[in-house]
Parts: sequence; C-alpha cells; structure tokens
Amino acid sequence: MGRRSDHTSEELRALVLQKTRALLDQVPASELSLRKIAKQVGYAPSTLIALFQNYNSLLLEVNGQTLDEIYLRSSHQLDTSLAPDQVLLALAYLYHDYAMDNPHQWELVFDHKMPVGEVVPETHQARMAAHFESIERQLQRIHADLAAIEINTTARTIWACVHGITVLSVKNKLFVADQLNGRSLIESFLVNFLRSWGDSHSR
Amino acid sequence: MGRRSDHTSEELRALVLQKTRALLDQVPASELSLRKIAKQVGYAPSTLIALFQNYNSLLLEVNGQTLDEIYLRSSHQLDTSLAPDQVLLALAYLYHDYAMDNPHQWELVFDHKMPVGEVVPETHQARMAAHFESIERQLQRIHADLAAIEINTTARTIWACVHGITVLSVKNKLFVADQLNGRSLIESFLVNFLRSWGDSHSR
DNA sequence: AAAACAATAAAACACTGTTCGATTAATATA
DNA sequence: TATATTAATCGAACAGTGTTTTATTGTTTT
Repeated sequence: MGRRSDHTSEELRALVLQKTRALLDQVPASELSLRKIAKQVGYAPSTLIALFQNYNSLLLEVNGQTLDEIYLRSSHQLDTSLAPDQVLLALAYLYHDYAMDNPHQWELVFDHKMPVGEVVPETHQARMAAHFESIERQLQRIHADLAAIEINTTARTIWACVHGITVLSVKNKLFVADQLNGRSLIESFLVNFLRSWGDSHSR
Repeated sequence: MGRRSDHTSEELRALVLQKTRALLDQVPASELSLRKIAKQVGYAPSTLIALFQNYNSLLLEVNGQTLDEIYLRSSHQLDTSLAPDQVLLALAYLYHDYAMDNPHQWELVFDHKMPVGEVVPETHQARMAAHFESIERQLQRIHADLAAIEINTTARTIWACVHGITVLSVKNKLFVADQLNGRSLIESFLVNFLRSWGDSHSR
C-alpha cells in the first residue's frame, strides 16, 4: 500500500519488539514466527524484514531487551551493605526467578541459534561480560588479593551452575519433588560452594 | 515403487537411526531435516514417517541411543575401588567430554522440543532416573546415613551444575581463556562443592 | 494366473523465512 | 499547482520444512 507513515522507522521497530514480547507472554518461543509477529503488528512480513534485515536480527534485538531487563534487575541487588555471599545468592535467585516468571522470553535467549557461519553480535557479549563483572566484584570482596584468573574462573563456574539449575528448572527436568524447586538447589549449590571456596583460599 | 524389501522393517529403522547419527557427525542439529535423512537413506520422506509415525518420534529414538551410549560409558566409570568423589569427578568429565566430542548428537538431545501438548516418553525419564541413581549411590557412599531427600536434592544439584557447565562449554559461551576449558570449571565446582557438602553433614 | 495385500513413492498441503517487483503515499522539484 | 522523484509497504513467488493423501507396484496368497 505504499508509504503509510503511521509510524516512523524507530516507532515501528519499537512496536515490533513490544508486540513480539507480548506474544511471548502467551506462546512458547518455538511457536513464534515472523508471520505471526507481522500479523500482530499489522504489517506485512517483508516489511519487518526490510526493517530488521532478517528474522534472526529481529530475534536478537528482542533477546537484547530481555538481557537488559535481567541486568537492570540485577543492578538493584548490588547492595554493598550486604555480605558478598548474600549478594551472590540474591543475584542467582533473581536470575532463576526471572526465567521462571518469563519462561518464553528467557528460552528465546538461550535456545536461540545463530545461522551457521554467523556469530553473536558484540553487544550481546558485552552484556554477558557486564553480568560476569558483577559476580567478579562480589568475589573480590571475599578475597581482594586473589589473582584475576582465579576470580575469572570462579565467576564463570558460579554462573554456569546457576544457569544449569535454571535451565532444568524452567524445563521442569529436575525430576524432583514439587516442594524442592530450583531455588532450593541454587541455595544448596551456592552455600556449599562458597563455603569451601572461601575457606580454601584463606588458609 | 511399491514393495522393495531391500530391508525388513527393523533393518530399515536401524539404518535410518545410523544414517541420522552419521549425518550429525558432519551437520549441526539445527540443519537436520527429515528430507535430508531420507535422501541419505535412499527412501522417500513419507516412508520414514510411515515407519516412525512422525519426525519427532524419529528424533526421540536417535536421542535415546545417545543417552544409552552416555550411560553405557558412565557405567564403566562406576569403579567402587575409587573414592566416591573421584567417581563423581570421572562421571562429570565423561559427560562433559562426550558432549564436546559429539556436540551435534548431544545438542539434539538437549535442544529437542516436544510438540506443544506432548510430553517426553517414559523411556527417556527412566534413562534420566538411572543416571541420577548412579550419582546418588556415590553420595550415599560419602554419607550412608543421610535422608533420601537430601541425597536426592544433592544429586540433582550436582548434575544440573555439571550440565550447565557442559552446555556453555559446548556452545563456547563461557567467554573464558582458551587454557581454561569446561573441564577445569567442572573440577573447580565439584571439588569445592563436595568438600563443603561432605564436611557440613559429618559434624 | 488372478486377487489381495502391503511397502514405497509421488504429489499436494500448510507452514516457514526470504526475495523481488509492483504500488502508492509522501516529498521534492519545476 | 502540477509533475517527478523518492521511499515505504505490500503481495506474490520461491525454496525449504513436516505431514497427509493418493497412486503405484512388487510380493504374497489363493
């Protein structure tokens, strides 16, 4: 229908992202499609492609917003008046709870596959790095004198474990009694791990 | 072309599974398709559907074989002459190494999504349960007198963490120096966790 | 040899993301 | 103000996907 100019380019981008996320409140990530999004927004599929280059880039932007939201919430937990292990536990809970509350958005982030040959954009890696740094800062509060490489490794270990518990918790693959949810596994992991990690480096 | 009878029903099933796994040695799971498998086997796509009911069931059988192979290898590590924490470390390494050596087969298992409304078959859950029981037996060797629920939770915590590290290691999402691979994170996790877990329950 | 059966294939269908050409509204120019 | 240019948008076509339905044809039974 030619130029409609109901929205500017930027408005339309924002609208698409918003409608996509709204769609994910009702429909699992695996059921999402460019055509369904286009129908929700009221534009033709090819218009969205012209706007985002391709469907994959659209999904990457949705995922960027999700990561930003997780990071924004994380930043509210970085209360230095709390003990570092308490901050780490709060960060882990927040990560887990966000995934449980927004399972489809969260799955879209971590189930997303780049086309073969392409690599995730730097902005994504930067967001991940920021998240790691939050963890590393808490670890440094526990042991200020530790080598960077040790802090680096431990931060990744912690995050990978929390991520693993969250993955299986969201997908309900823990085969665990209902009363024992992902949260209790996270606590079990973090408390035990940090107790040993803290001790082993202080002697 | 009507009945060819190059293979019996069972032979053809086995051939399809074998060719699919061979295909996964070269092509990522996301690039797999019924039509590509059919072409490899030399039969029409609809023939494979007649044989397996649908594509999803075919994938489930491939994944069943993968899980069986992991479990078979695991069983070789259950050497009771080793200390339980050493057995657990060997199991974790094996899990991680299998995933790294057969990334596409492994991803097909854990990235696979059942159609909405359907649920994974009981055979799968049984295989998972067997894996958990191997871990639980080692934990019981550490603390024979512990409540079942505690053993249960800890086994799932450990497996979820190992799984999480493996996931990110396979997908190369650890953003860690090359020298520090998933194996070292697994060791860091397990050694620290078990040291604390063992201590806290023995006093 | 004829009839029944069943294994296989081929074609059509509904869905996917993408490309391309046509259309047309908004803008720039004369 | 009329015309030309530009650019936003759509619609149709394409190649891919899994699935269903129909047709074919080799094998077995009568």
